[in-house]
Amino acid sequence: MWLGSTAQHAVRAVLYITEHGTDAPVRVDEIAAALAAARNYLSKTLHQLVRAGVLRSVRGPNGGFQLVDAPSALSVARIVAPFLPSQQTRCLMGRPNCGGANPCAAHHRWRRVADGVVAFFEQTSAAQLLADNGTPRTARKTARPRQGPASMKRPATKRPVTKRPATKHRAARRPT
Amino acid sequence: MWLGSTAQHAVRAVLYITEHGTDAPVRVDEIAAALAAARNYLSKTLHQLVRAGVLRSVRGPNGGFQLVDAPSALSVARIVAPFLPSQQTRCLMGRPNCGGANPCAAHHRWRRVADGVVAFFEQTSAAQLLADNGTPRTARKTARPRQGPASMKRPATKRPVTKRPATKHRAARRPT
DNA sequence: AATATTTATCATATCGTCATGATCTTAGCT
DNA sequence: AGCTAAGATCATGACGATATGATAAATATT
Repeated sequence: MWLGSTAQHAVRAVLYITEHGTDAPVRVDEIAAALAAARNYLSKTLHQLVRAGVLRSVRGPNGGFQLVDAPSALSVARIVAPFLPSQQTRCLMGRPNCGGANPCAAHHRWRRVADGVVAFFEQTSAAQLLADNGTPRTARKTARPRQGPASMKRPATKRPVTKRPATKHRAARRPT
Repeated sequence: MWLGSTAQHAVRAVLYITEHGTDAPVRVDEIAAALAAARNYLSKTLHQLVRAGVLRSVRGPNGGFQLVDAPSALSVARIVAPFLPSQQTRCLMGRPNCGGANPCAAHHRWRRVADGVVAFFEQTSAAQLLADNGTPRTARKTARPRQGPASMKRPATKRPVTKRPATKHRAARRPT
């Protein structure tokens, strides 16, 4: 609804890494091919996630990108944060000092909806996004992502990732 | 939260017209001064609202902009619609065919929040936005905006419009 | 040390939004 | 008819997001 295309690429890339990078880093080329995205632009996007502490990058042969935290401890909010438009609409009326002490007419109702969206981003984890997306055999774990440094407990049970061959669906970009 | 500055200007301009234009059209210059916005840009913005059927424009001397419908019958959605970004985020995962029959993992939960925002815009009227915004003497009428042609019942009580002389404060532009 | 692989970064291009200033058009007024 | 107050429109540009291609830097392998 309100995510730019870069933020969507970021989400999809993280999800791809989550699925395919359980043991080794995932190369940008592979992700770019799977997402039908431009390699270098995606590289820059992923690097922003490295700076945000979401990913870790490994250079050189057998390098690539890895998750820093467990998927269940990674909120969507942390993934999209670097790509959100800087200026948020604080007040629908444009009143500069609309806030707790001096709310405008719609302030409270607006806050309730807006906070709902923020809460969704913060309470939805990468693991949940992936949960029953084609592989419903995993038990539905509704683990809430933690904000603090995650304890990085990745379950040793590495389920055989159904290596689907990067279906190459086109990015549905708007026509020129 | 996700309104561009043009959409915010539009909301504030409509609100200003609602307050000051009970009898006669309101000039762009007056609105631009009150909103600290650029005159010509606001003119274009308001003209988009004319094309959207929200405002009516009167050219020539004593011209200006007027509401077409009663404030209680004008939803915020209709005001901001022309300025919303064209591309909505249909699916958080970027799946091109995510939808009713084939939803992604987060589809339903995402839809619930996103629909909440849309509902807010559609169920909030200009009158509600203005309701107790400094003038709490009016009875709190929570009239839902109607989509159909409003019955245009405007109360005959025209309070004297405090004609402030277009204070001409500068547009607070960011430095080059 | 040389090489191959892979990320990091730089220069550049394109596009949409936001915005300004100049000019055209409309219509009330005398 | 002419003047004038107003909106309508056009040309232009700043700016950020998006995107591509070339090059630099790091590192595993040999």
